[in-house]
Amino acid sequence: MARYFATTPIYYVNDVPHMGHAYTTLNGDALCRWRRLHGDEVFYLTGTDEHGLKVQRAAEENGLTPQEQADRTSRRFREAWDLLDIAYDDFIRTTEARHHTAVQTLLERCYENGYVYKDTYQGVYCVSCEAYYAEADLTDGNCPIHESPVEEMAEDNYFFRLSAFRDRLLAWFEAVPDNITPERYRNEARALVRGGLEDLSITRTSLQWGIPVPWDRKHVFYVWYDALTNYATAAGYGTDDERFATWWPACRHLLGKDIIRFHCVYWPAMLMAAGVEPLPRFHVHGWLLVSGAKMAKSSVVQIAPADLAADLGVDGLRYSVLRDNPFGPDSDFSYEALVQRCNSDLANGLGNLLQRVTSIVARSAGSLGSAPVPESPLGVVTEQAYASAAEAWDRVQPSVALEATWRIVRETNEYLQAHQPWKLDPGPARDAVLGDALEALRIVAVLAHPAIPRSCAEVWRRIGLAGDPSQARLPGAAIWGQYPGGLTVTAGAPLFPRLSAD
RNA sequence: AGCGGCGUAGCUCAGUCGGUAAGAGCGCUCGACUCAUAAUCGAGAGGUCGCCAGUUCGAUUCUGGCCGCCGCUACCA
Repeated sequence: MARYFATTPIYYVNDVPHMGHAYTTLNGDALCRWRRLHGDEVFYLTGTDEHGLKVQRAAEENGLTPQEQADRTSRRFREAWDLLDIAYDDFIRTTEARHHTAVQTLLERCYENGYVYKDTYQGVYCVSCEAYYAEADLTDGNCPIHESPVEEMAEDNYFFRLSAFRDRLLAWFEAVPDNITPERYRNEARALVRGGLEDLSITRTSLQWGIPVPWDRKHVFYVWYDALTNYATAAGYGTDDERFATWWPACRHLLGKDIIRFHCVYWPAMLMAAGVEPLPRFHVHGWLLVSGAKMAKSSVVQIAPADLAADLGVDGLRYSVLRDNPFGPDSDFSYEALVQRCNSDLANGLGNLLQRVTSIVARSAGSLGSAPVPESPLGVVTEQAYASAAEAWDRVQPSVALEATWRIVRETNEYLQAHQPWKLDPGPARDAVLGDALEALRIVAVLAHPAIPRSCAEVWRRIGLAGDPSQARLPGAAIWGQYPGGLTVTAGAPLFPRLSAD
């Protein structure tokens, strides 16, 4: 039994869900659904990062405890993912007891292995912010937020001996050619390692809202070294060794390019320091750009997934986001493009195909579907489409996989046009054409399920099949000729409405 | 500045480990059809694959240079 353990970054509860978060989460969901279709045992993990100064401060402003503040925002992420039909298997929160145990265990292991030591951290500090700044972040030597003078401060911190891992990290790049994909980001990460690594301060005494350092309770772990560990926590690190041993080797992280350093350099080094093997794999994506600006909380262009789902439908949003934004490079993101994609591929393409086929069967075949013919040319089309799609999903390229899948939709429309079953008299010739179209729809319903699960279930139902395409098992389910015929086909309302770009 | 990436039809992007591959979808024009959500099908227009040079029998694909855009350069969600 193959295993597939995929993660999104855990999202910081200082923020509310926007399309940038949804992009990563949707891609992960689709990839996991694709693996489930192949019978893999899948563990899809997402969650929220809840410690740190910003949460503590937001809580104070709202008159809440930090936990209440975290609860409030964490819930919004869970609601967003539920709304988008994200089939996560676990939703981890860093404030959970299991996570405290894992962080303390992992870092203590690093400490015992000699990779954590105490030293003095020196830096410029803004009293109002209660935070250190890098010199480069200052504006005219002042705090970038308060524009007030900063002071030179020093405090005792624990440091992680990152510098000890340069060679071992490079050896990892050497040994695992696809440890990070796409290659452009792999190069970037390797350049970071080659450029030299300095030790990292990983604890704070100036902060209360965090996980205590087990051997020195005055300190809490600084957010990154808390947050990254979530992946191990959820796999059972520190609480369930057997479970951890089962899932960890199957681990792969999805992340945006802005956090490559932490994920692809610091985190592997921490794992090595703690003696955790093997290292996970990483799939890095770029940003969604709106008029050239990164979509993130600092931008005015952040868009709420719920608003788009209300306009496009959940599947309309899922499909157009996955189809139009290749996983890897930055990509343009616009409302007009989403609408366009929904109309051309969903309404005019799949939806209309389903509509014309079911309506012909309903009107002239007594609503009884017929079986496909074994030697149909569409069988060749579906076979090739599955092969292309599978290869693309394996490469973490949902946009390419969906394009390949939609070749079936286009070819089936052409096939109907060529044979014009609406003009044929009842009989084997007409039944063969309609059966072929129904069979093509069956296969599309399976292959497109990772992107548009709800709609594929409806296609399934309308062509008379029992159950749900999620229960199909690939690659067998993609083999031509399985639509049985004799089922009752339902011609209902259009599956996807045509949208106008307003 | 150093390192890295990108530059292919109007738009969004595939692709070429160098040779009958210059491609897809959308958009556009014309035509067909009317089962279907003014959907569908066919045909067509449109690109010196950023620029220059080199290697080669042959480069969009390799090498060097240049131009343009972007990212990273450290404890910053």
